[in-house]
Amino acid sequence: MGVVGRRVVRYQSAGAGVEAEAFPRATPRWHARYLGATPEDDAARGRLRADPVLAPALAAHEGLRILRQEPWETTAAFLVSANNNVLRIEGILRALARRGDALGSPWGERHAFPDAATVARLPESRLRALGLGYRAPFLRATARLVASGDVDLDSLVGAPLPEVREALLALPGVGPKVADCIALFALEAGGAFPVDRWVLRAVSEAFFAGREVKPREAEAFARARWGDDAGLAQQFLFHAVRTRANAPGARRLSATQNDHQGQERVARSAPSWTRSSP
DNA sequence: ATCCAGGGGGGCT
DNA sequence: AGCCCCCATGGA
Repeated sequence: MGVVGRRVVRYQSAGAGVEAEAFPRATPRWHARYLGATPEDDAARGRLRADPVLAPALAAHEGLRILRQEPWETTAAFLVSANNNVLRIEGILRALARRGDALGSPWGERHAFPDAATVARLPESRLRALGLGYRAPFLRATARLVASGDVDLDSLVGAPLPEVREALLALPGVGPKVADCIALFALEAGGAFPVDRWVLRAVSEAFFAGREVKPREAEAFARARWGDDAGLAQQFLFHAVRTRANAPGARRLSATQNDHQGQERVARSAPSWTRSSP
């Protein structure tokens, strides 16, 4: 269960697919798009499957999808994620979400993620109280830039990656890695290749014989090898290396997502199985 | 106690 | 441009 925009959604594994519900109701196409399970998404997976180095990771993470998330929420979420751990990131985002509008649903009340203007209005002290630490002024300043329209995130959807990067890097607290995350997860920039410590390690080991490469090198390599599918490739590299790191018995997430209300990760989803229920 | 967490900013060269 | 150090906070 989670929230997408102003909709409360619920996804559950059902056989080989996913049962999708939303309130207010959404079309199968809407769900498939959010879940990153459109025919275009499947085509990208097909292309990556031809890469012998990536193939095992694809097989191991069959249901891994890139959710198409909302630009502002994604920006705030990944800004918070910088030099932070997942548990605390989720706690902060949940706390932030309580400032958003209440949304009723058959499954109980949830909250929309607060818009940029709402976040910009929160005093820095309040943000610190939520656990943001030194990121508090960054989030506030970024919220202000987005709320004022100086940076128009929605207009960046589908824009060329260099342009997207330049715009995002103007936001305080947003550097190259976070910018690529926003581009990939919210702005449909399939070629964005976020390089965090894990991906850097994975690329170094798998493609450079263990030599420590720099983020720029890793990214150039990824773009050359996978082109506009680099972002999806990144997800498989990331989850493969994280799964290994968490090794025995750690609970593993199969899909990528930041969700401020603990929405379940969707482990298996295919367009043909996605349906909205009454 | 020390290190680390899906980095980024600012100052220095 | 590249390199270095610091940055809140909390769990391991």
